[in-house]
Amino acid sequence: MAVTLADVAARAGVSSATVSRVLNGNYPVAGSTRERVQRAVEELDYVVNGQARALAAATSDLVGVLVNDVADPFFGVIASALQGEIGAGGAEPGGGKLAVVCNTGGSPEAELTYLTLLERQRAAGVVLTGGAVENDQHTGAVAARLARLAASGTRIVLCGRPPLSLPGDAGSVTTLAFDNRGGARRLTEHLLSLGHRRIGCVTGPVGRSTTRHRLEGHQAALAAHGMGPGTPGGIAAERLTVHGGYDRASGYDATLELLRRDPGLTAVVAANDTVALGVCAALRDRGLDVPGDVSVAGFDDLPFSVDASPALTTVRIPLQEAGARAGRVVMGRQQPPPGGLASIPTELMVRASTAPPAADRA
Amino acid sequence: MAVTLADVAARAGVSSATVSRVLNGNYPVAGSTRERVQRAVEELDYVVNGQARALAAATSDLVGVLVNDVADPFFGVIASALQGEIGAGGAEPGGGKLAVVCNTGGSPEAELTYLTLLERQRAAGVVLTGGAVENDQHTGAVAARLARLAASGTRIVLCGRPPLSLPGDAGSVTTLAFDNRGGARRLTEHLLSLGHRRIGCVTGPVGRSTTRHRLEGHQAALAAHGMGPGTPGGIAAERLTVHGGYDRASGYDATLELLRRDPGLTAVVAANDTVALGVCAALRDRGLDVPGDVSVAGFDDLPFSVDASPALTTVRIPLQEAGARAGRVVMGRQQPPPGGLASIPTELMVRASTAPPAADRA
DNA sequence: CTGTTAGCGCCTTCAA
DNA sequence: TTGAAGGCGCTAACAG
Repeated sequence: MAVTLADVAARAGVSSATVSRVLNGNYPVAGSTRERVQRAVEELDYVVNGQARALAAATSDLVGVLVNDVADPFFGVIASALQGEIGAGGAEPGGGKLAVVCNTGGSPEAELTYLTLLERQRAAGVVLTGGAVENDQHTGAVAARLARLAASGTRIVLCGRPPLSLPGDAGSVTTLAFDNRGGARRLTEHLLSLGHRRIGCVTGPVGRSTTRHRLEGHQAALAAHGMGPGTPGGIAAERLTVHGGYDRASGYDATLELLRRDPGLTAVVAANDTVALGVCAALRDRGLDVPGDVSVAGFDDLPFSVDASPALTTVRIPLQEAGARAGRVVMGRQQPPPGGLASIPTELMVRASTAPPAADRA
Repeated sequence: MAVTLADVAARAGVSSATVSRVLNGNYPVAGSTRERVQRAVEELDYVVNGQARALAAATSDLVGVLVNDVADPFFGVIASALQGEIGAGGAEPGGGKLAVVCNTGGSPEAELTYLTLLERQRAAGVVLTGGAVENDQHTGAVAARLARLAASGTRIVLCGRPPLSLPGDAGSVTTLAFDNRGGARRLTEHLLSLGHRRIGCVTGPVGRSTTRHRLEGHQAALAAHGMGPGTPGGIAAERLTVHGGYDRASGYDATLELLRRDPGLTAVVAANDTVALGVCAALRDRGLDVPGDVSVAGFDDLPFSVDASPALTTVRIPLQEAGARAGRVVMGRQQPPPGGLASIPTELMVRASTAPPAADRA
């Protein structure tokens, strides 16, 4: 079997308590004793049993990170930055915490299942990333679970999620919300100011907070230009909105559908950059030039977007910074924002994929 | 404090042993008793303490995944697929295992540190992904740690790593190696067969197995065309090789350097697709057309590569399949390949970024 | 400064 | 089929 504290203690001729104290360095120990213990540790290649330690000390070395899918750069970047902050890199005493990455695929059930699993592990913290499913029952279930976690000392951070009010006013939850609405609005305003009026919108999955916020921003910009709901232009705008997933194929398919509804549209805003690539591909396959015939804009400013050609106009979300901050907060190494809520600003990045509309094609 | 087994037992009017048996379902329990216990569990919202269970049963719910960086799609895709296999999605009894994702950043020290941390947690399995640092001392240190882990029952899988012989013939290690050499060779052969002779090579960091294998494949193709080391063409080829990181900036900078060394080169093979995007950007900034003036090829076939424009010629590695397989093997749900070693084939994907060379420019 | 003594919460023989 | 009891490996008072 594995070497235990007792083995080390025996070899060093001290009690196991002393070994524990040397290992944790949280209690005075004589220099000579310390050395003897350290030698014994090395000779025996001793490695503490984290589970036993966790049980005895009621601590945990784990931080859970819920993401839709780590393969999606949006979440990959957040997870990476977060892991960098909590991990062994930082000079954390004891080597930092381990990141448990959980792919929920956007499924409410998976989300709850993973929260239970993390509760089992008595995780030191949990970070929920990305938009939330907007369903009262599910929201309530998540809130209840988070409240229990928070009550038991687990730090909770919502990163890119709307704030959540926990029942029973349990321990605090920190929310780092992205300004999706503002970003989407500025993006559509950019297109409007270029002269576009027939703007297709390939938005995200229905029933999700991110989708709603970005769509609201888009519609707010339209409304400000007299193209709000109820107006003739507004009706057109609604006809030019298609929901889809966050993958390339969605963008491709949605674009074909949009072109069917209005062959003369001059711009498309996509749910995110990945979708925007699909939009561009579909337009190209239809013989349309970007941005000559149709302007295209994405969202998120994922790493590859600047290298697309044409380089993608998009809305930058500082994912890396947000992930790092979430990591620091969940480690208790940085003060939560006042009120537990911070709005992360987004920034319009105008690049080559948007331009003034050409003369009408249809 | 949290609800414990004893609380549930008291409420159900049974012993804690019985509750344990109901929970684990690995021992006969009378139907009525079982029901009473389950009711108590629900009423009390009981959640087992994973650490206590792990300590008592000498098991673990964790699987470690070492990656360079999850934000890099190469690793993100592997990690995602792996997590999907081991996670709560599968109908694993007990809800599957949790994936602990560790960003090593390619640092040998970080690698060892994380292996120690995972040993502390008595991880059920460890998957090491991506190339290895080729340094005898470090290789030995890793092998020693893995041997100890394997000896204590931890399943080890190397995914995209060269095989490793463990000292003391400890428990088996499964290796899923990518055929980087063959892929690189076929890629360069493709360029040669198009007529290219002045081929720049932006390869990966020095001292890493992946870099070496891809470079060997490249050089083997050249040698087969009489451009091996020692020949005049061979000398040119060596001058046209630049090492860099796996990021876009490396590709950009390396390309400027290559153009300085040979303004007339007609093709560039990049260390991977991300680097290839940087190469394309540099060429464009120099006023060169891809593939009109210079052909460019990547490696890995990352998700965005097909959407680059021009679409990237590259070598496909089935990362998702490999990650999923690694997950199944590390869970003991799939037989390891015979001999513990499988070579994952790679596939040349010819797309639009490569074409025959134009007439000489310089 | 160091040893002794209790548990942490659960699983698992051994008896009944 | 169930209960009682011991121990997994470590930490944290409490003495000394």
